[in-house]
Amino acid sequence: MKIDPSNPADLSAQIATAIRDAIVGGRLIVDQRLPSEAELAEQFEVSRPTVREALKRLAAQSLIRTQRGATGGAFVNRLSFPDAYDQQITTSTLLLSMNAVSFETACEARYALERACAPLSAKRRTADHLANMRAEIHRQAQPGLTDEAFCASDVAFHRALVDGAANPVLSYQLAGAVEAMQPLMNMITFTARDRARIVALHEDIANAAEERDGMAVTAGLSALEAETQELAQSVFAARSARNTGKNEASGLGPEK
Amino acid sequence: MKIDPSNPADLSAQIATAIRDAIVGGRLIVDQRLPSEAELAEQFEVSRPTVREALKRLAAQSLIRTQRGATGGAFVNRLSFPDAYDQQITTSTLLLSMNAVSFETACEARYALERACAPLSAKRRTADHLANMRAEIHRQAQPGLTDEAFCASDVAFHRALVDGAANPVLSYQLAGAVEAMQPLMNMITFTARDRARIVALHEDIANAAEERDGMAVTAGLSALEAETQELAQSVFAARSARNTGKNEASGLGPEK
DNA sequence: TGTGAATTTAATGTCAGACAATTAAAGTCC
DNA sequence: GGACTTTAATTGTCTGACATTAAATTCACA
Repeated sequence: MKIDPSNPADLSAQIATAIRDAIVGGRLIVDQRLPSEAELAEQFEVSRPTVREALKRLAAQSLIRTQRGATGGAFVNRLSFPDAYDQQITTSTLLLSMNAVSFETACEARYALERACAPLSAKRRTADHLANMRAEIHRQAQPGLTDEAFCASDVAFHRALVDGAANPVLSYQLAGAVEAMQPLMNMITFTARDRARIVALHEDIANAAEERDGMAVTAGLSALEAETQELAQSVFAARSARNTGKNEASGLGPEK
Repeated sequence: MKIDPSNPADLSAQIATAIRDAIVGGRLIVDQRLPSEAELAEQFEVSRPTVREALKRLAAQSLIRTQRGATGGAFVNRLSFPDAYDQQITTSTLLLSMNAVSFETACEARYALERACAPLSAKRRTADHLANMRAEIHRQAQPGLTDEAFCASDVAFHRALVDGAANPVLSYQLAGAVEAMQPLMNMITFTARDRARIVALHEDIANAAEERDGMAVTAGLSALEAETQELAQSVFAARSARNTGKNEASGLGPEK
């Protein structure tokens, strides 16, 4: 693990890669302690700040954790599901916002993935999952809700549906897809009538889940996707019409 | 963006978070240049090495890139799809290997997600996608292939199927799920008969895609999942039987 | 005047050495 | 034997310096 070509460019990146490969390749296992910074500096024949920069890169990816003190050091970190959630959400959110991904594309992907969970969720959902879905539906029907709160409840509803599949890997994958959509969803303003239709569709889905009817859940999600796409289209059309002549429609981007 | 509580712990992490929030929140936009390290050090009232550690954290997540020279500096990076792929694959691979996720769970998640693309892929796949699938099938049927090469071709086949959906967000999500499975798949040894069955199922899927029959693609994927699960089960059963009395079955972990 | 080479300049990359802060273990005293 | 003190090891941070890079500028020369 002491490969370091004479290429004197980005030493810290090379060191980080070497250690990362050792972790991914299983030569460093969970909770194992890495050599101290001084020892690593000696091994790689670089200075301690350079080693530290490499370790910070790994820490940023939750690959290691550090502990101070006598028996401290850098330890290979067990990548937990919550850590992985966070990374996935950050990555997905930035990916969508920086690459001019259209609402349509993101929405299609989100619902396609969610339909993947529908049969499993219908089969395995517990009473708890169903209760969570019902609770979110109830919240969404309250009149005073802000658009942000409505969207957040929407995410929570779908989260409950996905978690019903009882497959942590699926939940992890979907968390990114659903949450990354939220900034896009927050651009939409919901009229009372829009909300009523969405709540009705949510009720259809919850009922289907209660009946353990996977096909019906899938159908409900498809209907919800169509409704969402239509709603978004009308909102964006109205917005771009309003902006015509004022300033070029920027496509996306919040306009606080 | 100069929030820095007096909490004197992990200054570089705090600074990284502050800058990351500025990027995610849109206060720093793509290709915008950050202040120089010296200026950041002054703003945050820390030393330059501390600032550098923070910047390396961000660089590890592909949030910034740095350039040397007179007009150099740190620039907000456009997170590209390939960059996002890589991060997702690394994260997913580690998540699976470090959390004792069973083959069964991972496999189920993978095929569930893949089925999500099936209808779209059947509808939108081009002749190119189909040709890629056929080419991989042809490769898989060759006798001299190693297990690793067979698995790699399997990934390529499914990649072509997923890309057929023509939704980059879906492709991005699936890349992680499919590629992260590869280390688990590589633990399986395929007999000639196993391969023949898999190739036959791949042909069914390709034929269904050719006919643009989404339902048939979905059914083919389900059949493939069942086949894979069964195969894995028998391999693991045989392996654990062989190991009984020798050493405790470790569940996962490569044994090169 | 125009062009190409040399110089300057501003920035990151790296290094060396030092001190502060923290924490566990070893040692000491009652 | 238990509570307190000391010690040692390690990470966190700072200072100052030099090396390297690449763009901008200057300047000589045709």
